Amino acid sequence: MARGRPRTFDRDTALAQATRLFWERGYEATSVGELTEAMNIRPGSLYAAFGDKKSLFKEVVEVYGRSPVGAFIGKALAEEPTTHAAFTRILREAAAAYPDPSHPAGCLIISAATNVTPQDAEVATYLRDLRNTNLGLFKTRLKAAQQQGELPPDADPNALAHYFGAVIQGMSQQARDGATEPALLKVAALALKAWPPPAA
Amino acid sequence: MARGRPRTFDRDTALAQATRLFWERGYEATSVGELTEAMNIRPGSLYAAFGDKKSLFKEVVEVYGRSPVGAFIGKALAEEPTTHAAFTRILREAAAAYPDPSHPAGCLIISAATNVTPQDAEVATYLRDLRNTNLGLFKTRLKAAQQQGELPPDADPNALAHYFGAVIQGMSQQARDGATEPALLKVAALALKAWPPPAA
DNA sequence: TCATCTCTTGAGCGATCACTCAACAAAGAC
DNA sequence: GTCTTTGTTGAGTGATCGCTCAAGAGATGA
Repeated sequence: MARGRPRTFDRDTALAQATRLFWERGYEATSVGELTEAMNIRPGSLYAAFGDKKSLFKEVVEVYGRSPVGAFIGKALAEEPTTHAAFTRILREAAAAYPDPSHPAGCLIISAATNVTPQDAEVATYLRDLRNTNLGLFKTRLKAAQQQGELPPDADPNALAHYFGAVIQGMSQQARDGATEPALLKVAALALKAWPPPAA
Repeated sequence: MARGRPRTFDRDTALAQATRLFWERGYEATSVGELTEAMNIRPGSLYAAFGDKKSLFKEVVEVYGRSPVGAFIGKALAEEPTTHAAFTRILREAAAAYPDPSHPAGCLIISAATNVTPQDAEVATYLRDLRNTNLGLFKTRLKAAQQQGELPPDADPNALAHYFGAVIQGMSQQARDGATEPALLKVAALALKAWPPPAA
């Protein structure tokens, strides 16, 4: 049974507001004062419900990772039968999701902790590890594709993983710089031309 | 003739120290206190010599733009006879310059003002405009290449400009995430496979 | 010598930062 | 009703932020 005074705000709604702010401005450029205002709660409630600013941010990242724009890469890798289809879908969905005006532009994990003071280096490392984990997923999938014959023997799975990772990160930044979905779709189409042709 | 008490520190050396800090951490994550310590001057001297923090940063960006890692793109576009050679050189030099351990990783213009509070939005806009100006240079050069027959009629100069811009920005971020020159050279080689083949 | 000009220095300005806490409020347990 | 538990509130903590300024120092010009 729920003891004590019940919470007067919706935790998920408040988290969504925090996500929006962190996504737009990044970790350090978002102050606790702005957070409490956007979440419509007082500092004490924020710290009681979420711990400190770092804990709130990490929870935001977890929620973001389960949202459509945060989960489309893992979803495509899991659902597409061929690796080529997976990367085609990933690039096209990135082109649609990153400039979507219904939320801040680009990817939170890519852009929310680029500029941090030494005392918040942990937050930057946290997101960097997530990005490098993603590169690892790419590499694993591409290696498997090579073993199964979808990629020719002279292809370089590690290089392809870095390449697609770079293109995706570049698309995120271009979306934040104002690039539109049609422009990013053309980037995606060009990027796919680097896919290794089947062995002759 | 120089009137008044002469400056006791070397302005260019101090600027170089400021550049290093801004490059490493970004605009807002670098405090004036850290700047004065790194430049080995007191706040009054900084403000007398450089104006305020924003003016110092803009001067840092100008100096950076004349340094090797800040100028290699314009240099390649100006010096290479063919557009293909220019972009080949740009990507290879980016792969060498961005992870170079003799300075902070990546490109200052790409990564120094990703996360800013609204009161420093002007700084973010300043760098964004520089990035979009660069995209414009790419587009102009690629359009000229098409008119001169180096690119086939069905090529899309605007799309190619966005594509190479995205790859370069992605390479900068990957360098900041720890990617090495060999890895980035492979990214560069893959990226060039998107270059339009001559009309059959 | 002395006035003038510029730079340096160190103290310190108001504002904002992340965060805390005592007092109070609203629920269930008994 | 009373106790216990948890959440809310608003004032306020010390630290740091970008920045300023009066006082002193080092140079030139007259």
